[in-house]
Amino acid sequence: MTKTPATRPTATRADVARHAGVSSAVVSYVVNNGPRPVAPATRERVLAAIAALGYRPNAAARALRLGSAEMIGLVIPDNRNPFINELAHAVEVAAAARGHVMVLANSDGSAAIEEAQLRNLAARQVDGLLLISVGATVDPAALASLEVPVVLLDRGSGTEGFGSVGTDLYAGAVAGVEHLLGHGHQNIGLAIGVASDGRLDGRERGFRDALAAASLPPGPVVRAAFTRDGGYRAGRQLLAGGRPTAVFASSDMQAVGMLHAFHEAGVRVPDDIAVVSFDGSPEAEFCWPPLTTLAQPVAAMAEAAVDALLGGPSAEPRHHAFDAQLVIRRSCGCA
Amino acid sequence: MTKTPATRPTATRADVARHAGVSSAVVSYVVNNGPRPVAPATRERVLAAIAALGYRPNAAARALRLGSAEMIGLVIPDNRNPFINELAHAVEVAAAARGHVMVLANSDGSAAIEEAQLRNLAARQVDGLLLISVGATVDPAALASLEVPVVLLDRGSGTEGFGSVGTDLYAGAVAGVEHLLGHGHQNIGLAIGVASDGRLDGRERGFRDALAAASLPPGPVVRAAFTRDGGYRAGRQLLAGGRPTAVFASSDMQAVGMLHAFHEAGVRVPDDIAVVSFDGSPEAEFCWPPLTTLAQPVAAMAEAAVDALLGGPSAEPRHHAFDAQLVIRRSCGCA
DNA sequence: CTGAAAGCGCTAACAC
DNA sequence: GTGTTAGCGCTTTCAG
Repeated sequence: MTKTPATRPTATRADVARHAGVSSAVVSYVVNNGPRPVAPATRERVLAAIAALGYRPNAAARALRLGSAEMIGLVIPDNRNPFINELAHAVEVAAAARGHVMVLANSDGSAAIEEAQLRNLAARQVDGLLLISVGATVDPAALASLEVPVVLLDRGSGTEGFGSVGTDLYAGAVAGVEHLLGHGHQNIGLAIGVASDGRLDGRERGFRDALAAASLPPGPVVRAAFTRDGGYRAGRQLLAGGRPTAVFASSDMQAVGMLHAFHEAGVRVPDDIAVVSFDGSPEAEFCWPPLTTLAQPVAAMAEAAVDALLGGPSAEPRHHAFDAQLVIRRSCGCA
Repeated sequence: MTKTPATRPTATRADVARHAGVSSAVVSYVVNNGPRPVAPATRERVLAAIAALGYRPNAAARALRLGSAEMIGLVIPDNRNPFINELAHAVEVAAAARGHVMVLANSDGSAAIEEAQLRNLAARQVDGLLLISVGATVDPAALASLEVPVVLLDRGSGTEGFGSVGTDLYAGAVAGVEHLLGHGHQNIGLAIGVASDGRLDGRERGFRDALAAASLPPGPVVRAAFTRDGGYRAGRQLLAGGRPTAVFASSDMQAVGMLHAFHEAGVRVPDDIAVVSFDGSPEAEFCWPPLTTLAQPVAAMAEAAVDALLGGPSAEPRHHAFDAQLVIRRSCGCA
């Protein structure tokens, strides 16, 4: 239980005031640099008292009084997903640049936990909540009931009444498939997540449309979890049936798993099967072969999200779509 | 700014009391299931009022009153390091199992940010703080001044006055090097971090001792950052000079970077160079070849840490060392 | 420029 | 079983 040695019961604002021979209001003015001016000499006395007593303001009291914790929260669905973490990191940087502290809460893939985390943070008076939701759909009413600004991240499309940010999945997929087409492939497969709501994922639509535009039928489509293991299974499935000459993987994690399956089977990438992936996470750069991938503009998205939340230039409750950028590496056959 | 539609100014406990025709104390008893009993009929009325008004307790007020936010904090040095995230995830699971919410704060490699995050969380009345520190050393006085229980994670050794947990790096390194020795290697290199304090990292000591015990001189030792890129540089350096027949990498991330360098140079693993690594992160399983690694017992460590923090069976301010387990995969030459 | 004092929403004695 | 009430530590209006 690691207790501090001989703790005097934590100095409060009143102690400081007494010690400095001023009123508690003045201490407040000094601590917050306002809202009222304080005479230099008085300020010095207060500062000295603060140091002497080791006084540290109670943030909970301040949050209660102000109705604001001066902090934003980010709820993520998986703290072990590299892409999500890239995004979380970017959000933190963007929030810091705007003078806001950010705390992270993980919903660990559970809609129930997500809800609980959101409620918990909202009850603590955070100034805003950023959400990368577990599911493809969110309940606008539940979000509204938090009575705190909420902005959705990593979304394929908008949600009525909320600001949201995401990459244009459709356009990205089209670009990826077209690149594979450019390499002369005719039989291109797809690894994609399992459809959680009715609508087709933008990446799947893009895949199909790009192929149709080239008058080609879609190759084998495999549905698997957006995890390394999901990709591994997808890879094995692709080898067992269909065996396309190229695959478009809808996430780097899946692609990494697929590479593993291909290596294991002695199938060479890109010679036997070319791969183009989606996300642009660091793993895509360091796996072998390095993945040609559609990199999501993480920093820009994070900034837009924080702006939308904090009332910056993109504060209207609309969807902000960003373009993925094709990063060419070896897995597509270019190098 | 995504506002909620027509927000009545957030119902408070008094509103609920009025609506239900009871006192505010009773509302409190209902909300908290105690500490006093409430008649079933009354409870129903209160519950109905809560639902009708959409009342949600103000956690900041509760934290102020109780002096406890009923929450623990975990401060990590890098939210993009897979191993750290494994650990963070395990801590979250362990905390949840003990009925505690956990929030995550990232210090992003900066001691100053680490300090700020700790202070911020402490001021919010968290019940305890778990810290994976940026540096090899921590300032016990600064930690004590937080006046909140603190337990250190991912430590090679103990810190006077604090509970801490970590893997026995020395023993792990010895086991790893001995395994390589068992494969007949005579020229074994080491990739390790840059020494941030005076003392040698346990892994380096283990490496040297294991070799000495076999009457072998240490192979080339390369110091690099504990990142994929650090490992990549280390790998290139190893190829340029020395070129051992095996390498012990002190983290999976470094190993992944090394593999990249080896692939690039057409050097085969394990045939040309065998690799054994440390950590046991998921990437070690999915890279190619899969890494033989000393897996840290993440779940057990997380549980010990949370217990130490919350006053469970391992609550004394001492160091808890765990043994890494050798997980055999292909990179060492076994498969 | 400084002080007194009223609450923010909640909990838990203490009364009845 | 329920009501009254005194704060938790802070900010800020209102008086000087």
